[in-house]
Amino acid sequence: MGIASTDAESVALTEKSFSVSDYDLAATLSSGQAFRWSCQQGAWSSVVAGRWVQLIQNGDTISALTTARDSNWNWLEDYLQLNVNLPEIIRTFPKDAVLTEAVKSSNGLRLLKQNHWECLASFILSSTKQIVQIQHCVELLCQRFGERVPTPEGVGICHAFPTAQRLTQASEAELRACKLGFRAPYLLKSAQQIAQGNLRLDLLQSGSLEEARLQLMTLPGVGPKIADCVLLFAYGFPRAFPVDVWIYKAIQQLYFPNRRVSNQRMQKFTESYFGSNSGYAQQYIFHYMRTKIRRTQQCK
DNA sequence: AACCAGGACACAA
DNA sequence: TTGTGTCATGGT
Repeated sequence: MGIASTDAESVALTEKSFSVSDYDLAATLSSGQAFRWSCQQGAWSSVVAGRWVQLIQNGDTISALTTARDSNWNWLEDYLQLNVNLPEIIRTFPKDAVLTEAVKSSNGLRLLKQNHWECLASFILSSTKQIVQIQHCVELLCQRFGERVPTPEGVGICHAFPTAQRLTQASEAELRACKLGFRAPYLLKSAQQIAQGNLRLDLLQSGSLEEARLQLMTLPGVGPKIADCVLLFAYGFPRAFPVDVWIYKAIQQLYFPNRRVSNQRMQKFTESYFGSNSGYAQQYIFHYMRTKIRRTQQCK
């Protein structure tokens, strides 16, 4: 209840421009892989690696502004995967009409490399929710349990994503108050597993995709789909292939028209057909289906 | 106003 | 191994 606001101290800002190619920042940040980006007048802002950051794309330039003072931008380059050669990846896609159209409609769509825990927790609370709702829930979690992070003057209060440790101190009721519903106990128990060190998220990176997948699925509330999301969006396993209702319908109608496809057959198809970067292909199809129906609410 | 959403789980057949 | 009901919440 402090009345005296001690924010008088001005926040140091640093900025840097990155030259990019084949990068569609808007498509990437709004494609349902990360849930904390908001856009105002072409400027995207969020909290990455515990720092407030704002991004603006102008053609082949992405300019970044952050509250951190240091000159090391590895955290952002890694997050945005600026070193990834996208055309090389797209070259590995099967050259069918569907993917050709999907790539054409959102060329420059990328995969991010997010924080393991934030991505895992976000997708645990994502099941049978629309993306706007997931964004809302994540924001509530951050506001109530996340550490405050410095922001420039004129920017509202911002919080980091809460650690697993911090969430273990929350009650199920408090999590339900963040609109998590039946997912609340899943998130709470998973946070406990992580906080207690029963599952070390940092160790999954070096193992195989299959091994990491099995490990993640030992967590309550984490099935094959959510595990694959985390493996693709946080660990960067390029073959992880999350199948949600959109992807299932899309593949059914695009690749198996007028034919009922069993789960098993679907899995074999997605594992073999799309190649060594199937996860990227998946994201293109997902984004294509979503933007085809709902005209992208482009922020401009 | 119904229908459905970046699902997982326990349980049935 | 595949099918069904259940769990909350609120957008469209």
